[in-house]
Amino acid sequence: MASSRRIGTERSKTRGLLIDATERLMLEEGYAAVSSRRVAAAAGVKPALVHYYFPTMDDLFLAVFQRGAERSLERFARAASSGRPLHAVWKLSNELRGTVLVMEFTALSRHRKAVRAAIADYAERFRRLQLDVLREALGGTGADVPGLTPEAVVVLATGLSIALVQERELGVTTGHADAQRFVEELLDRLEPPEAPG
Amino acid sequence: MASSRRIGTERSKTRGLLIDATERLMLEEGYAAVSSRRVAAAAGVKPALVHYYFPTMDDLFLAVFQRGAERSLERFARAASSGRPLHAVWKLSNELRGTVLVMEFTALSRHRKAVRAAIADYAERFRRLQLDVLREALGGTGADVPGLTPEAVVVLATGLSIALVQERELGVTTGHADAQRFVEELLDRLEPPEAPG
DNA sequence: GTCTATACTTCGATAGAC
DNA sequence: GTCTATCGAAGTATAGAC
Repeated sequence: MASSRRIGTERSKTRGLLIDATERLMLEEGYAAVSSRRVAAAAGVKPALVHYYFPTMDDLFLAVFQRGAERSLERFARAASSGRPLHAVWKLSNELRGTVLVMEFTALSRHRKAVRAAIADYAERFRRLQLDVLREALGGTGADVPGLTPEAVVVLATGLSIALVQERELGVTTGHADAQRFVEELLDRLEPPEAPG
Repeated sequence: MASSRRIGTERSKTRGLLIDATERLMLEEGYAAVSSRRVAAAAGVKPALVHYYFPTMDDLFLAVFQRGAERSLERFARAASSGRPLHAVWKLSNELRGTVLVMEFTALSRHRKAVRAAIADYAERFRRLQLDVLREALGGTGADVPGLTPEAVVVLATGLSIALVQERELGVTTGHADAQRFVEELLDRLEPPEAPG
């Protein structure tokens, strides 16, 4: 999908600024607020320069997604190799920025098919990594709740983090405290505070 | 904010067609595909007519949301008063259309603040209704899983239905079967097949 | 690499004929 | 109630000077 020509060194400063500006716009006003004009203004350059680095808007969106996905995978890897991987990973998935960005790209993928393949691929890879971490942490013992397989847990946890962030953004928080407490108690049982390193 | 003037009888046929067309566009291509021109074309009328019924695009989006919210509340009420309310409500929340529409409006609310208040209000009301049904169905006995309060359950269920629908749309379904089975087994314990009417 | 200038499209919205 | 016609703003994208 993305145009074939790629301009500007991968490590161009301006290129990074444009990606920053686009990401910021998406976070603050949603993907529909992203236009070459607005991105340029936010980055302090002229609109034509946006098209110099990113021939089409799809290229720009994909670059933002790509960078975000890489960073997200790095942070996930760090969390997964920490002392209490489940706690660390859950904490990660409750961060505002990442979750909101994924929401935006998911919504955007309905409007721009070029984005669709990228996010689907990323979601599948991420899901696999989550499963690996969970299975490793459970070590064959499994959860203490009947039917709560690792597969069920990751989907439930993914959905919960989406709901918590999404509703918090709207100002709706009824039930959030209980849901959060439930997860944390479950995590504490699966991964006790004094767990061996 | 919605413009003050309101034209076209509440029960105008054309008005309904425009709302239909807008909803269809949102479902199939996302909210960004909605413009007065595209809506008009989809409804078989001229663009100016869209602005006759809905002076601003905010008015149009709000009308679509309002109608959807009303229908959703009606269907929820029917499900809640059925023989097995929990099963019926869960089935409802897994329907594609409604969930996708809520997703679209949630994303849209980041870009159009006029939509924000409407969806926040609806979400809060809906959450309360869900809690009422769940508390009634549990009848003080509570779930058999420690920490799984009604409040926790509704948030978990809301998030799960979002994740299931969203990922299914992307073609990502790893873990879905387990998650679905977990919920259904839980529902069957809370609300056995031969439950009294 | 960054700009000016510009072509062309689509958008929201309104005026006014019918 | 529906249309034609139109305005001005904003969108994507490109050509070409510097």
